[in-house]
Amino acid sequence: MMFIPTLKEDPGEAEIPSHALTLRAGLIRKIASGIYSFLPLGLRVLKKIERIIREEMNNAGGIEVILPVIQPSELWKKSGRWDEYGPDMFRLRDRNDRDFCLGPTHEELITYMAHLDIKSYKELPLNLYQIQVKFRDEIRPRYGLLRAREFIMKDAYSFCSNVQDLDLVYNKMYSAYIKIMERIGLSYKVVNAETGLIGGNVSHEFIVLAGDGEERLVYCPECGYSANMEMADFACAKKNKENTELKEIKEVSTPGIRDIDSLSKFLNTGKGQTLKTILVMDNRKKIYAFIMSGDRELNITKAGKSLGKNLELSRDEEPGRNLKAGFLGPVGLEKDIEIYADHSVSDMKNFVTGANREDMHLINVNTGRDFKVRQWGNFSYACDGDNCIECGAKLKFEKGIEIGHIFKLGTKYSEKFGARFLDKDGKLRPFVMGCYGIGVTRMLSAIVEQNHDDKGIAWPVSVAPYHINIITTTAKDPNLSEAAEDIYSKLLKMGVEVLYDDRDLSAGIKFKDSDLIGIPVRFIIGKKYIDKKVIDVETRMDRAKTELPVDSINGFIKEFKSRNNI
RNA sequence: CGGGACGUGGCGCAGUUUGGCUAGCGCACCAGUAUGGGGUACUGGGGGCCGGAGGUUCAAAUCCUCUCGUCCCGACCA
Repeated sequence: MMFIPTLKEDPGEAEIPSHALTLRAGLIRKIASGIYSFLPLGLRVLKKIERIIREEMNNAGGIEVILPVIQPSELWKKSGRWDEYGPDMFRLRDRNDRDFCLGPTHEELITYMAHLDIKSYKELPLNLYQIQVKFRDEIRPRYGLLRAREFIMKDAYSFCSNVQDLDLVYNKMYSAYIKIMERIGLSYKVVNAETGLIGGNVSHEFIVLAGDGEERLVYCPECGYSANMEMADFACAKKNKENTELKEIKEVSTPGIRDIDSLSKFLNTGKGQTLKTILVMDNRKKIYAFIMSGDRELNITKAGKSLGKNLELSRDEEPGRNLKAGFLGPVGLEKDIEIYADHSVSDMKNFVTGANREDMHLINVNTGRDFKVRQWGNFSYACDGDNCIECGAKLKFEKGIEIGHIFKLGTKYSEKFGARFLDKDGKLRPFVMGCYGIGVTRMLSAIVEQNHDDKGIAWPVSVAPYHINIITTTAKDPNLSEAAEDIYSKLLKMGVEVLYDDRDLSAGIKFKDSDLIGIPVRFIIGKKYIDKKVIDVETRMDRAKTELPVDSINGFIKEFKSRNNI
């Protein structure tokens, strides 16, 4: 008797394949927005994923622990993140009115632990990890397990006495992550995700490629450069207009034309011939203007980095200022607003901008002649046609799911927590830390996202809930049932995981369910068994069908096991 | 948080605009018969106070108010 409740139809709430399929195949059930139960099949997959991760972490020198889910507010106040984290954190209070949270991550706790128990450089380096549930009250939980509020993560934290050792541990983790991806059988990319504001810190994201993923990444097919959209460096596609003659600037009436789309249509020109002006402000409400080619988008992260400030869009009309939303431009802009120009503007000539007057734009505007740029930089996202910063080849774009993120933390947390050790020279130093995360439950969704067809899931053997699915074409024939039982126990003895569908249902239903839940190999015991002691073997991934005499089962299983390292 | 939509047996939906009989359909479920290699056919069943609260009305799934939940979208307009 098994508990695998499958659904015939896609649940209405499911937007992407992995969401629909994890529900339909009876892996998970939603309990509240972003909160899921794992049913037996889902749990088995989860355990498989965890096992692979655990093995690779152990191989890479990790040591497993479990840290509490419920964490006292004091630790978070110490790091300053009690306030920083904001509404993303689930908070609770005990009967004595002490504040706690459900841990969204564990840097605070682990640093505190290190502070308690690591005293000497002789105990370093140390790399502790756990596979533990985490809680984040996401603004918008989405896509089932992909963006959930309760989810399982593997998180590791390393403690070293110096940055050289951190580099070593970091590299070990990097290769462990690659092994994990390879063993599971995912197609992925590692992207550079260095965060400039913190400075010097290295970080890599492991992205599982998927069209429905939320992460956008850029890569170079020639030299292998890759980065996420936010961080990607690139060489702007040239517009090739070096010898164009500068025309006379003119004001034109553009009633109600407030966006680039309608502007380029109205003036019958390409978007690349228009100039986009975006106002942002820093945390002191000082306003800056960023200009870029109209077919580009502001990368506010980069813009902020170049100014060394946290920027946000200046969204509302600022009171007492002459800022005409939809008709902004660098010419005649209020004097105190500095103009930062994206490289995409550098070879633009005679372009269109807002006139800073309602319903008016300027044409034949030219940089230098008509306005001054305070600073040039790369402030937009890479676009189709842009080139690799390293080798000049055309960049390519992909979408994906962020599955892993590794990070050189340095001493940020250890300093705040006074987590120090006594070094060789007898001096107290803060631990040099790194942290390394993998979204375990998210990984499950990502695997489904990459391994499905119109009939259902097709699990890679490495994480399949079972290896082999035995189906009898009827449950009414005792000969078949007996044979199935025999084969079932034989397979178990041989060390493969078998799911025997003995339900008294028509064969068609069992086939459909089997396709849906995606077990890699199917043994069909039916007429052919009665006639000539032969079973049909189907493989889910490539849908190949072969006949297998029962005498040859041993050999088949041996081959299957060795091929899949079971 | 802002905008939009939805909430009717386990699941997917109709009915709501224009209030009016015992609230429907498909799937699933239970019993039976025939089936038994791709969601088979037929027969007979069980299950819903229409998310919740309040209101309007002779009468509310349907209209109004509030509330809870769920899903989608959210600089490119600056």
